[in-house]
Amino acid sequence: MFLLNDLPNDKALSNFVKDFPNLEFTSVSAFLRIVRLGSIYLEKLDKLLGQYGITHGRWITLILLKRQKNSQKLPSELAKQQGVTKATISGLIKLLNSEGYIERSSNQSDKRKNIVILTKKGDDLLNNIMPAYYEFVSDLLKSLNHDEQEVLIKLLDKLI
Amino acid sequence: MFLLNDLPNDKALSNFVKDFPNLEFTSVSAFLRIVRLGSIYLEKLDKLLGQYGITHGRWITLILLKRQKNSQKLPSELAKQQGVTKATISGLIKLLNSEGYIERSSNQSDKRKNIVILTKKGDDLLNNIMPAYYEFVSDLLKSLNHDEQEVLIKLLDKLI
DNA sequence: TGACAATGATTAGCTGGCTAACTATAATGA
DNA sequence: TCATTATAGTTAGCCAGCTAATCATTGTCA
Repeated sequence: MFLLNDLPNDKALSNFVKDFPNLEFTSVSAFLRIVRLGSIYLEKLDKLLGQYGITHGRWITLILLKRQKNSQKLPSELAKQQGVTKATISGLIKLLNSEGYIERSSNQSDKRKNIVILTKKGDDLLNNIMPAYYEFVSDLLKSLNHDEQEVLIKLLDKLI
Repeated sequence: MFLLNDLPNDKALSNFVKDFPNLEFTSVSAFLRIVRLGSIYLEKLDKLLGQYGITHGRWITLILLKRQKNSQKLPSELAKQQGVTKATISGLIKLLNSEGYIERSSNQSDKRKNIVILTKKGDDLLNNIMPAYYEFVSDLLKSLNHDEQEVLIKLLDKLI
């Protein structure tokens, strides 16, 4: 979370420029806005998902499972795709399992592996959440028209 | 942190569209990119600051103090500007104080208040960090030229 | 083949946020 | 005036990430 409410204004930055002549004003502005907006959105998302008793970490795990044809995956695959450590996935899976949103089963051919399966209950939860999520997102982005959104996506893709 | 490495591609999203017809493709794409890029940047920033033995929370506190003419502020002002709770600022200040980067003093006229002052050591730390930070930021943003950065800032400002 | 490396998963313990509950002081208004 | 409300700050305890260490199993190559 990086919610810095008072982004530096021109005056504040120009005070810094005095001391740090290598400051590129627009880069810093863009950087701060990206980090701040990302944090604002993430906080709002967690608030929305909280209404369904879930966090964004657990929600993404469920989505990754649903994306899969047979709705199953290895924990280590989930970790890689989700961008978290295996330790974190281990905890997420334990919770999701105890809540009945996923099930686990072992792999015969390789006993180290551990298959995670989305349950009916997990799928139902996603079916409840997703419409609200899509509404939430289109509401957040509604101050940009379609063309502006396309431009934004292109610019962000250059950075990612 | 929201680092979802595998953003949904067209195929994945179109599978979801089947089930959730109110999905606005471009809004979701833009939303995910903002949150993801913000998280990536935040993680990199923390790695950079870690080289100076500091976190982004403590760093922002120091910057907010330096921005002030007399380099001093109330904890509650810091909390508001930084976008964290008073409880969090309380912890940050305790740490920064124990490390010698700030000092505290009490306010005569209102004994509830508690003045935080940037020390020479804190200012020196910032003077060390900022050039590296500016280089770091301009490097992150270098795949966009100046005009593109301006466009990006305008779009993000519409959303913030 | 058998030692060592690689892989998959878990656990323990850390950290930086948070909320809720609290203390102390100041401001307000019947 | 004095009871109530508001403000400033702290503490305790929660949570979701993390790293490092560990265990079990599988793969590799001299």
